[in-house]
Amino acid sequence: MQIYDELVARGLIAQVTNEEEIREMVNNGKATFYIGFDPTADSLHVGHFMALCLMKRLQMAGNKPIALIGGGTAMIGDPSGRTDMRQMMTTETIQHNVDCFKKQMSRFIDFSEGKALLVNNADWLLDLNYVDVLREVGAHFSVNRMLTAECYKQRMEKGLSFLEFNYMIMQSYDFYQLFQKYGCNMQFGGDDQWSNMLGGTELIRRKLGKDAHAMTITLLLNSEGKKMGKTQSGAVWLDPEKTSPYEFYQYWRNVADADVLKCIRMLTFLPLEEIDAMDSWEGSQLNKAKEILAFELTKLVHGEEEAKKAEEASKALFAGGASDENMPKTIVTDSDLGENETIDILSALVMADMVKSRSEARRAVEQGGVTMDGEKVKDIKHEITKEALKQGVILKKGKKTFKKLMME
RNA sequence: GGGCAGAUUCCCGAGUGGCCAAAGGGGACAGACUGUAAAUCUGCUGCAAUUUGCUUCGGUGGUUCGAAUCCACCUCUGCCCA
Repeated sequence: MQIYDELVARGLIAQVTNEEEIREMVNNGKATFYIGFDPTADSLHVGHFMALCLMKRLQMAGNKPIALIGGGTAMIGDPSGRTDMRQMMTTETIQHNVDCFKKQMSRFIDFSEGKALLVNNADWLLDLNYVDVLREVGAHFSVNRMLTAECYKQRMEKGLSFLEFNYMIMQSYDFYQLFQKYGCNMQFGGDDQWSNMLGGTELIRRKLGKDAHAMTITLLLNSEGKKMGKTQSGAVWLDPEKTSPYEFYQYWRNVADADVLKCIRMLTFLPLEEIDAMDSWEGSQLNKAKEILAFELTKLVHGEEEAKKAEEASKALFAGGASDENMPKTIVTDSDLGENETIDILSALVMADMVKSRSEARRAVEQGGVTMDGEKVKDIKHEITKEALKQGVILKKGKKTFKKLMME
């Protein structure tokens, strides 16, 4: 199966400008394509991961990827899919984020020998002259048309600043620049970027009379229609410092039944035949599929070793048996202990970062949600002794939050 | 520039002088049931303490025994007019 059809079969492609031409181009390794990344945080997250995988797939098929970091556009803020204005970021923060992105990307994409490029649109956007841009680029955009774009529509009700309104123009200009400089003939992006991307192909057509293409990636939504890769505490990050491999593994281990196959198909590199075979899985067998999903993804992002550790820790916690060596842990020191050389259960829960406040800890205990070494803690005044801590104590809150508490 | 409407706890959204830590819903968390799934039911959801205390309703100042609620000024947002 050729690359384009594989992408379709995996459900990765949402919209394309011209299917025939794109298939031809991509299958023959003739595409030089770019994907933009907005450096709005200091780590990439699951959403970016999809884009990176796609880049990798296309690169393996002989196409040339350009990773565009939006150091310039980040100073504007993309209003797409947002109901409120982004916070303005300082130049220093953006630069820091750009650096972090570079590091993470090189894990996935081969940038050696010009097989891929990494560029920053700050390089050409920041020096633009306002009047020149208006004359050269602005003249080709119709405000009436822009306003009908889906991404602006939602914002028309809540308010849209002129700054953000220009995001589409900047993004279009990026494509135009890349087209001229590097012969970039295709742009990829999330499906919410569609209108911004069309702006680029149109600008190229109007300015140069040439054709460029655009293709969007299906947004990874769960069965409830929400973007995946988000938890209550924010995004699922690729940086192990921000989301530990264990948490990362658990996130995927816990996806809903209805979403497993879709995730496996879209995110892993497992062969399609293997995935199709899983299609008929039901009930507890689906649980197996989740293990595969979690393992495969953790392996891709954090490496095989970390993936194995995460898997082992999970098995130890949920199924029992295996060693608890790789379980997330918190180290207690002497200064954390109270007068009696003990620590009370509420403080312990807070310290282990399992709850946000003592009130929450109290609630958890009172509702019977806290277990220590397998025994339910009933008393909110329960004290954990130093001796026990030296042995290591396993705290459990609810069904899925575990932490090993220990002293060295 | 003028007129109007508005800013409430994670989100939506009630509350228009004491009975307000603030209705209701969503989400989150915990319990039961389960497959580390979904659905359902129950509890819970500012902070700290075992009957209580403390800090909250865009900001600042004021009126009052007492303010999320009234007044003044300010900041921000939406709508209409120019």
